[in-house]
Amino acid sequence: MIKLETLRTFVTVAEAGNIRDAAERLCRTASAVSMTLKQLEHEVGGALFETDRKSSLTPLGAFMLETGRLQIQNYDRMIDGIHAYARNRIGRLTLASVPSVAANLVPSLLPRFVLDRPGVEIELLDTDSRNVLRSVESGQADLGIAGRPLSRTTAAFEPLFRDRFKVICNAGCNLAAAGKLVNWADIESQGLILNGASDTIDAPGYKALSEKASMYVRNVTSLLALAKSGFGVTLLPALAAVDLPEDVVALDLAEENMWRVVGLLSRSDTVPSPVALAFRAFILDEVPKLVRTLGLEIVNP
Amino acid sequence: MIKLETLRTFVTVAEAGNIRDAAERLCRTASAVSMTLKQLEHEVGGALFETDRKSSLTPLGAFMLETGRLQIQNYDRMIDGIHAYARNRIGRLTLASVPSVAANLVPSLLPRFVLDRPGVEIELLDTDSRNVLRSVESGQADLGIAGRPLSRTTAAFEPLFRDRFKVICNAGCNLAAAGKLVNWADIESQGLILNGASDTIDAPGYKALSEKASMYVRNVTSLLALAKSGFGVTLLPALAAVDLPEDVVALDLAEENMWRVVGLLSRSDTVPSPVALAFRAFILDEVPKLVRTLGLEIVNP
DNA sequence: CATTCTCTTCAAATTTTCTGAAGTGCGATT
DNA sequence: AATCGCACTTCAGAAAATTTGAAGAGAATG
Repeated sequence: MIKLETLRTFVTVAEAGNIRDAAERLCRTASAVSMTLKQLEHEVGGALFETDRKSSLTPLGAFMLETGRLQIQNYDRMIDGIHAYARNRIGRLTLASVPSVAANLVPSLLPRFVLDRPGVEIELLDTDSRNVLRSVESGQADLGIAGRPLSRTTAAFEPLFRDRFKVICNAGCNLAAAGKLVNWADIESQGLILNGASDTIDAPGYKALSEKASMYVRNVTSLLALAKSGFGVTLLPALAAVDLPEDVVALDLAEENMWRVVGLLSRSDTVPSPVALAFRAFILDEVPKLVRTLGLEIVNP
Repeated sequence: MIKLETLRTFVTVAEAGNIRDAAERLCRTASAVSMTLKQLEHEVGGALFETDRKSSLTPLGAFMLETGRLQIQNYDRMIDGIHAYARNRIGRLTLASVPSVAANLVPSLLPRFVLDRPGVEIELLDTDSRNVLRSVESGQADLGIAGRPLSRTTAAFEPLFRDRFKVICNAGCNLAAAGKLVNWADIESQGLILNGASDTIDAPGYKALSEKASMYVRNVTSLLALAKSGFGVTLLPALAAVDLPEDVVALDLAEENMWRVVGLLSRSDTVPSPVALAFRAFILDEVPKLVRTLGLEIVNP
């Protein structure tokens, strides 16, 4: 069997035009190169050079140089590719994230990650926590950023930060005018609109309230429009309430410990791709820093 | 440096799904395969299989399988190509031949040579001896079939057979009517037309005659038409005179030893391509046989 | 014609790869 | 929960392969 390294030796000699220079390039002695060549000629069953001065090729040698050079280029490219992939310099990453994080944190993180990884492609899916979890479990997404799953799951959850829930309501409503902390009774009086983010709340007072709610709105824009119209109030994490439209305000809750814990979701039963692994490390490192710099009511768990 | 054989081992294991079967296919022990894999993982810097049961791949492993398999296929195809070339199963051969041989001998030889060499392409150039020699010397043709060169040349000449010269003339001319052997004076009386084949004649009587000739016709068809018209007579080897048009006859010469020695021309300063080498051997073997079976005045030299 | 250069050859040394035996550990069996 | 079987790993020694350095042969150069 003709080895690739043998071929590489031959190509180097053919290109150098003599054994001495080729040997130097290959970091071998001339005798090693000579023997390799001899064996190669024996294996193919024909001379590769016209004379034992390796300056001119036989037709067989020319044919071998042509095809062999191509093959070696090809091979080296492939090995580079494998290394690049292994060192997460190339590859594809699908990240599922809840909209608040996708809109407010991810944009300032991604560019830095992609900057020195020109070969990495990233797809960003933004949906609510439930779908983020589903995407990660099914393997559709490599990683997810979402609230802590309520049910048992095969996915691993690594907390990143916690985000206090706010009451979102029309600027002209009673609660806003009163200027005090909002309690469950206040909310009940206004009517509660459920949303994707409030799914993860398991405070008993809220649970009771949510049973009576008749409205579930997934899209944040629609949700805010509804609140603005005075149809009711809703609970959103502070991070999801940074860009409120005019006449919509975020009020503080009387209830303590109304947090959404946001974290990284990943499959625990599968070895992640190198890019996913690198991105996970990146996120775990950068998000707390970023969260600290933002002036929001965001506190590390 | 990752070796191709290492990659081959990995691909075999990935395809077999376990080391034991892969080891068998590779004619190695399981331990050898295990060690190779371990080293490969060390070299790429990541796990290739999910667990140490080699049934499921990591993303890196899957990537490597995909690209590696392709690479190996490619490599094996190339090696096959080199062997095929070396064993003259593929390649290109340009053969230059004088028209008489190209028309009367080559057609019955080529098919047999090409039959079990589906990858071989052959180009046939037919011109006069002088041009055949020039083609071979310049490397335009790999081999030539022509009369023995008169001048010193870098090409090697290997005689194949000899072919007696005949006098070609109008069926109604004096010489044909006389029914006797033709001598130089007879030819002089009719007028001599020179041609590509008669170039190689160096008999003194003919030399003197050719000095006086005013006509040189390269194309055989034109030559015969000219002879038919009664313009003059010409000398052609018997093999070139097998399909004479009506009213043109071939007469015997009085002069003995009027032979054209036809042989194989090849460059002596260059290593021939494997196909050329094979074709040379084929020709040297087959032409004498073929010549013997033909009832013409063709005698081995 | 001597000199210089390159390539080849050879045996010894080194490196790499392989083997067989003895574990290790996971998953199935009971 | 303990045991068993199977697949893989580890290890040291053996075998194979490659490499080296020295010596020598054959061409080119001046």
